[in-house]
Amino acid sequence: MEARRDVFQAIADPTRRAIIGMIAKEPVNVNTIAEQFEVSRQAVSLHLKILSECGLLNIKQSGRERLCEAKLEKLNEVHEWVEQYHKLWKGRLNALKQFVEQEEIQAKHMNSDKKEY
Amino acid sequence: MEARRDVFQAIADPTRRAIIGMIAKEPVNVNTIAEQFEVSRQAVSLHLKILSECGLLNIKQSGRERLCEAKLEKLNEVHEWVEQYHKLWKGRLNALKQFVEQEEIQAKHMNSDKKEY
DNA sequence: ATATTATGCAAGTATTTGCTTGCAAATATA
DNA sequence: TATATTTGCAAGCAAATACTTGCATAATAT
Repeated sequence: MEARRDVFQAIADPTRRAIIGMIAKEPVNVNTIAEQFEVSRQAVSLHLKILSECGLLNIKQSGRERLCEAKLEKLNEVHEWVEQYHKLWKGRLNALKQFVEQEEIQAKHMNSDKKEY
Repeated sequence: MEARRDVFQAIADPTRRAIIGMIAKEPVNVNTIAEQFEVSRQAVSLHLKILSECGLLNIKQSGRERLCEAKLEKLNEVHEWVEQYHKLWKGRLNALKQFVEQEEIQAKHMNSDKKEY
């Protein structure tokens, strides 16, 4: 059970995204995280391991507990990848918007200037 | 070969991300896409099917060819998910930056006012 | 010291992935 | 019409995933 291990792969799983959501604000220990999910503690533990292996999670030992802390900066890779396309599609939407507005203006002129039919 | 089919899952695969990159600017037909990759046409075809099933891709039949067009807006789901954490980590970085600057100012005062060392 | 708590590690399994090869169907071209 | 081109569909397979249960270990609490 080990192979490609990157951020994109890591966040593909809904449980792992939920885990990130849980620990984004402040570190939480393993059992507390596990209790929130239907699946077994072992399953959650594996998810934590995966998150940790790809750098999205930092585990700090504190006595017999382990605090899991999110390293959100690691999401930057995803952020940048999506952002390039976000710019593209936003740009297209804006172009479309302007086109529609232009049409509206022209339509008004058609009405007021020429008073057709 | 069918189960969870969402955008996060779709972009988890590097080949599929590359395909999106290829067709982001303009539609491309299946074979042209397949030629760009080491894997077989069938493998690429399957990736296209997955991208299409989760709405990231639109296929337009044109004679015997099929043009694959990216529907980048579908990435919005990912964009929004990442963006919430992006704000969080950027906020923290800024807070840290301000803290450091504050320290620098105080250090200067220490130097000029008290001449300690 | 003993029981309890918080976790990890290992073995085993069902499902999903990612690929490949071979064959069929539809459209275009000579 | 015969042939080439562009794809899809299906069967088969190895590797990866996501889980589970059971057992081991280390730190606390009693």
